Amino acid sequence: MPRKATTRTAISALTRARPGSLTFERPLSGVDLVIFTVRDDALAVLLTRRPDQPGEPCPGQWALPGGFIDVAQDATLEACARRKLQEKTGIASPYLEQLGSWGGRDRDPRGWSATHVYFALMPSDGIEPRAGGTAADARWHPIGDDGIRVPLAFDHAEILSAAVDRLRSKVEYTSLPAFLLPEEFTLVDLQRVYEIVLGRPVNKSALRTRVMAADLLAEVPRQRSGPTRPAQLYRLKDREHPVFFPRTFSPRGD
Amino acid sequence: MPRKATTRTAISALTRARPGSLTFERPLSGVDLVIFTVRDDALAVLLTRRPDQPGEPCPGQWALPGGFIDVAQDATLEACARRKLQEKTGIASPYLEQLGSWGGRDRDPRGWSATHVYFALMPSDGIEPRAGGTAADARWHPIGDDGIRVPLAFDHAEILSAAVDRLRSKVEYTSLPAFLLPEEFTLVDLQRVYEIVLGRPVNKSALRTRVMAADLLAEVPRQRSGPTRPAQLYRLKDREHPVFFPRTFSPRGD
DNA sequence: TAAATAGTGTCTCTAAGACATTATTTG
DNA sequence: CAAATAATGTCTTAGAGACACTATTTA
Repeated sequence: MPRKATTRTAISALTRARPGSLTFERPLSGVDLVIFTVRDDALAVLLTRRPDQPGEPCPGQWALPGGFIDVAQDATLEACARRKLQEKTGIASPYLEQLGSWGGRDRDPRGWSATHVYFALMPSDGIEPRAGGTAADARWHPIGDDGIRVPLAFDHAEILSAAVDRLRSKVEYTSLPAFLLPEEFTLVDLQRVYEIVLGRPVNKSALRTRVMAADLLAEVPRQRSGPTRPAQLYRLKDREHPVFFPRTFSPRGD
Repeated sequence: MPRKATTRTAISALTRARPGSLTFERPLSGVDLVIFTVRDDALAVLLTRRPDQPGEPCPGQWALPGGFIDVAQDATLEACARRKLQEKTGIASPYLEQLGSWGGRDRDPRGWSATHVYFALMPSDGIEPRAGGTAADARWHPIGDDGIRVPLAFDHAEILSAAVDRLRSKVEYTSLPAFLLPEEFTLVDLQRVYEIVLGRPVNKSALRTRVMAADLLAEVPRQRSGPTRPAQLYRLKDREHPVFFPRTFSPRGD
């Protein structure tokens, strides 16, 4: 981005004596995270509660975990995102991708602010959300058909909605849901996550065929036993990069 | 994003007396644009030349058009992008979407900086790039198979590369290339843009079938005459939103 | 009527959708 | 062996790929 602004209002010109001085007002810059998992047969997102202290905006409201960029500590945006992820979940390297950025004059009462949003997918087993820092509380919130139940701080409802849209649309033609499962899982588990995220049934043989054709999984020499026929366990060959399938499910949108 | 940073180094803590004071150092924030068109049978991108003045980084190098956010003038990130677009091209409302953001300590010698990148698609007919502001020059640069010929300022080569990747991958299953054409065009024109962007031939009947099935175009009551059989002219029914096709071209990646 | 480009038709192939059938475990 | 779930197979369908064929213009 770097370059000087080409047009200036009277006000901002006042704070900027000569080119290159960089004395004009800078927006607040932060990073927020949309961390998804699957719990109790539902897609869930990690939210933290805003502190109740005076001067803090949206006190007590639920919000996406995140915070301001620390220019001394964070080398890049992604490093900042990974640091916050580690602080909130203890997980070092889940699937992480950038979602986009939101910025404007009115989204935060403290001033013009912009946030760089990342979204992460992780298994829920054994992960206890940590509040930490100023956050009073951190908790998984299930996402129903109409989104989240509680009101969210700032413009986080819009951001979460965009994240869910992105996840749902990518799930149609990628292996992303596998990152929501624990390391070892069965094909039935995988089908179930697809159905949970998409909110509709998916075809069993179509899923198995595409997954096998993509050479996505490695068998582990073990099966999951239950009160009935045991199921073969698999693990992902690559836990960092999703696979892209050649077609979407249901091209005609049923 | 808004929230206070939860962990702090000794240095940044010094500049931050109490919670809510917001006195810590803020990164530079800007918006950059990747503006694509098709000219002379090639995909092209609009670049501006960095100023040669002392104190300006990357003097004389080609860069993506953009600049710092002006908190007095720009209400949102997208408004900032549209303002810069208007300044550089005179076009008010081309197809515009957010690409992502890049930020880090070392990408700009003037300090920790982040940029929000948008990409735009527009026809090239009648559009003369305008330098304006501090930019010494603005010009369309063709993108060959190996990208751009000239070296780019900052990390703009990486950003441009990401933009081309995004464009190419979306072109496989959307009507995006239509936004690179003038208001009226023939199906042969449309096929040609697809081939230019993808860098490979596309199937004629497959393209026509999917385009017609998507109900994307409206006939205009006119044909383009040449030294041979004239071709029917069409225009987009919707010049803002692309259409998503149910499959990609070449699922098997030829 | 020849050349050239616009536009349509046919046949094949891939992978999804629907759903039936077979396989393997426990009680 | 009955019940239950896992896994596979069969048939249909949508839409892309290849490529031939027809249509319409000008010179």
